[in-house]
Amino acid sequence: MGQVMPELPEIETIVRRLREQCVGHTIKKVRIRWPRHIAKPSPRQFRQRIGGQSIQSLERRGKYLVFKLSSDTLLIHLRMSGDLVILPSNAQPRKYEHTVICLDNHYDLRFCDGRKFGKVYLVAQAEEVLGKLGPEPLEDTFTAKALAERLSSRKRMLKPLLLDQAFLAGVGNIYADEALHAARLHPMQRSNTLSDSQAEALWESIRWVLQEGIRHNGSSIDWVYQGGQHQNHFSVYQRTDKPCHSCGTPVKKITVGQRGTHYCPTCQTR
DNA sequence: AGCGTCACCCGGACGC
DNA sequence: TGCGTCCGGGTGACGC
Repeated sequence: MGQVMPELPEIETIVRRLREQCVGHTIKKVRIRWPRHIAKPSPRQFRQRIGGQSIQSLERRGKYLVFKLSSDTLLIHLRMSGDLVILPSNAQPRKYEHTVICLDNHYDLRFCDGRKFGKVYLVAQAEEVLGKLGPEPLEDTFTAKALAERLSSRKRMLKPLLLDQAFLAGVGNIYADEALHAARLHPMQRSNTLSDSQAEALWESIRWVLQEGIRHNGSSIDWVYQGGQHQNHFSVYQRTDKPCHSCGTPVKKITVGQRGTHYCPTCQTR
């Protein structure tokens, strides 16, 4: 059992799981057990404003869950260890249950977070929170050419750049390592040094690893994301010293931009 | 301005 | 058993 890391596929899986059960329902009240999760506005204002609003839609943007309410937008970022579940109102509290949103159908939307890193926002304009996010990697408008242009306009190492949410929204440590391996690119290669075919390979790989993650219902790295199988399909992530699936070379773990980075020294050369 | 580095938040896991 | 250290997402501070 390792650490949790809800990235795009994991958030997408949660959104799909929750959407049916909460869209169309009205929020009756909120219980806040750990006020520091409420990033905006103050917990008191949060409680007052959210009551009575109905949930009109639930979408994902980057790693945020976005609930469109009748007048505001509720945004939840799970960060490292957060989870969101729907349970009957009379169900026992879960471990680390910090914010509970009670709906009018006798079910609760419960936000649990072991490490208390998660953030909850209630804002009039979603852009206040989502404004700086980069493009959605799975959208049709995110073309290979669009990625190539963004890469060549920067001079950063690929790994930290892929993790930069203003460059690309939703990719985290797992899928960055997996995408770079699939594209056979070294994590420390500079973004402006990629050939056209390398940029296209990276585009293809980013989309492929994310889609595979969604197809496997996300990665169940620990108890939080029960049901996901994607952790069984990692090529390099958390496979330090294990043989690369393509060439057999032991996977190496290094630190790039303060982050643990897994790669194959034979397949991914500069 | 762009890039890299560091500290912070927090608790589970792990090493000694 | 009980410390100390690492990890990781995102943000913000700082320096080059």
